[in-house]
Amino acid sequence: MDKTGNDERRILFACYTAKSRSTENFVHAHSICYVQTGILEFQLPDTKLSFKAGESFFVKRNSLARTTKYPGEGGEFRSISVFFGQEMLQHFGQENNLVKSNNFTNIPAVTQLRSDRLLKNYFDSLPVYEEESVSQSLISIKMEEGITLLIARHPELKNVLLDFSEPGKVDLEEFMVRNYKFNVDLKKFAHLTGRSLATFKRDFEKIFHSSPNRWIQQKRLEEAKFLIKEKGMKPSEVYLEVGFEDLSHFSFAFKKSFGVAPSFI
DNA sequence: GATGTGTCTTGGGAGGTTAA
DNA sequence: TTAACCTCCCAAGACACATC
Repeated sequence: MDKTGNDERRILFACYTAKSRSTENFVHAHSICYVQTGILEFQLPDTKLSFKAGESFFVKRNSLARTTKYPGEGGEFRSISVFFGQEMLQHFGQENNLVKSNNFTNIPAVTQLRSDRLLKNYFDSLPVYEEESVSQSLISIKMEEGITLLIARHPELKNVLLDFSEPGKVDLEEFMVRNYKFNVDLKKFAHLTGRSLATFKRDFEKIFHSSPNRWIQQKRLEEAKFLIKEKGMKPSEVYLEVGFEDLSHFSFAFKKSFGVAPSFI
């Protein structure tokens, strides 16, 4: 999948031997994922979800989610993800005469899929596509099989898969307060709030009387200070939690803001 | 004309990397 | 944890265009 989300016909096989946290928090395309071994934890704006070996789930595009992978008893975390790009879904919808129904239900960012022999067999059949060199057309057929299964077993997801609209204009203040911890760039924040980058910055200045980056960093540092001081957490545990990617830079920014290093408060 | 929005340019600084 | 260095993203401003 490319990061623009233009054409993401892709099956991804992941393998980690140590605890690993995602650096990218923006979901570009709808996907289904099956956990083979270990545990996958999702940090969403309002909740945490975790999936263990043998469980599968659907992730909605244009969502904000931070994932952490924990190796299982064998020392490995393994998963298979299938990403459905917009172009592919449009083509699939046209080919199969699929139309959105009127009774639209709100679908969360992550939906657990019911345990199902067909779905399990589907995921079990995918590794051979990694091991063998197969043509793109064969992979496309396999991915269409995945969509067909998904809609058959979870018809409530059909409307989401066939919804090709982009996010509408939302309450910027409420959105930012809920999501500032997610590590995504300003363009994506602008997109998710239904604005161009220029309008996003202007609206932001009107509401928060600060530039987006300055405000986001200050919020993250205040949260970090709270977690260290009130919850007794260590700086090395906190910096990723609040959206920083690098401990040394977190330490530098913290000291610059509060006058003391994070380990001395 | 007023207002809102998009695009482009440029300099500064935030953030990542590395070493100590 | 700090410091030095480097890269590249963002803020800010100017201008163009669309809509009312």
